[in-house]
Amino acid sequence: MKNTKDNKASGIPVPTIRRLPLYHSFLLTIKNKERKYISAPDIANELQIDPTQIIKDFSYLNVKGKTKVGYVTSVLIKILEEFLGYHISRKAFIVGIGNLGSALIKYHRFHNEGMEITAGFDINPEIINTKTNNLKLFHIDQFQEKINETPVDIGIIVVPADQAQKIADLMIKSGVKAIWNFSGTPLSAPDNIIIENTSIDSGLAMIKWKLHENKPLIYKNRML
Amino acid sequence: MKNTKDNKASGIPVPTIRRLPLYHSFLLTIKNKERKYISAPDIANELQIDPTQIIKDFSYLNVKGKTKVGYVTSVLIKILEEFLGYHISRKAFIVGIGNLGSALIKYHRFHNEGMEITAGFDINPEIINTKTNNLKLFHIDQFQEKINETPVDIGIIVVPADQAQKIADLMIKSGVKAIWNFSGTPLSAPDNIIIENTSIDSGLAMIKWKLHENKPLIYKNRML
DNA sequence: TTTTAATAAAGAAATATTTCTTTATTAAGA
DNA sequence: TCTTAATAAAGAAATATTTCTTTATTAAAA
Repeated sequence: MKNTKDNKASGIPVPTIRRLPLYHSFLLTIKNKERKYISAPDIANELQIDPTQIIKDFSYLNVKGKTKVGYVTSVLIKILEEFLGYHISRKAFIVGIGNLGSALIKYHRFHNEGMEITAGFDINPEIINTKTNNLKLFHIDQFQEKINETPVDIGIIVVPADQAQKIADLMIKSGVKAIWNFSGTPLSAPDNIIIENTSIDSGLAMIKWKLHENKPLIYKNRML
Repeated sequence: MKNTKDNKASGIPVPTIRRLPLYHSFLLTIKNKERKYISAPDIANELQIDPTQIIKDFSYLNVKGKTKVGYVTSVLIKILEEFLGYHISRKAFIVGIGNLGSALIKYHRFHNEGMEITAGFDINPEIINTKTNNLKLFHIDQFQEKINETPVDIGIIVVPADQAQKIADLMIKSGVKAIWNFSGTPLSAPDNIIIENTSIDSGLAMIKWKLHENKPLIYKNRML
């Protein structure tokens, strides 16, 4: 009477999760074209991913397609948005208002994806108490005070590498649950703190390696 | 008499390549502290990666450590730089000089990592023929002309999603070998064109998923 | 109505990647 | 010199992920 599925390591693969926003983004363009259905082979063709992988990815979300037709675009979009939590808004503070920080502040997709940046911090006196894209900027010394006023779950670090750990410590002390680290240097944090590292350098490493080695990669798919 | 190693699928794992810049960055800080040796457990401790994975990663590069001591920091750095091609400079053109584009232009690590952005392109008349960080900016219509003057291997796309494919087509036609796509939308390209997609959205997807699910991830390690 | 072809589903197989285990090495201390 | 403990190396095992194969379904065409 045992349920074999419960025995499985059970969990959606991380690479699948990383592919989901790509599917979502693509499906929006399909929806705009007023296409009611979209098939895995069609998605595969555009995204250069194996079609059975797409079917498998969707199956993790318990979405069922219809034989010979494909998936209902609007249902697929809705389920992706629910899974990715786009309907649940999380607040975030961003530290480091340089070019990349400003780019993130202006990145319009975050709003639709359920993250709202509610304050920015820096040490540059020229920008403190000004606004970028309607976002108030404060001195980093006010971080604790501001988070007490309006708690946030996410701290975004966009400072130079040599200052990243210090900011991370401040964020952890202030009670953020997740840190999104763009500094390019690793951070130490307790196990209960979620850390997501986004580093541009690994992208360049891949490009240069592919340019140098003219061998095919182990994995055939392009994304991720 | 057969060499079993040659039979193997043979290839360095992609996740390993993506970890290498992280090791490199960390090792530079070790070098600055004038530590001649660094052990895998020490690196593991800082980077929150399994120590045997680090040893395995280095073994792909044929670096040998010394029992009870570790690796020679300077040798490790040198081998990483050679493998990653930091000593071979590749030229790149960047298209889309918004905030993110400007941030990339100013990203100082690219120089050390062997990529030099030699021209920028946009359609905004206000910035055309000006300079950002000493980089000349041209109208996108001059792309072909400029690449004929000074060929580049890499095209960096930082334009909005709905214009990305058009720019990719132009780049391919102009002879770039690799496209670094920051547009967040997938690109179609012939198989011989290297495509590297860097999308911020998958990072947010991971964070929101981890915030929502309070289960541990399948993989224990933090980076990547 | 029947046949055909396109598709998804399910699960098996193949492959890639990580993690564990054992062994060998060696620096440091007894 | 001998012993101990820390470490890397090598390869086995475990796990994760992708890809393949088979089967079932169904829309469209005959």
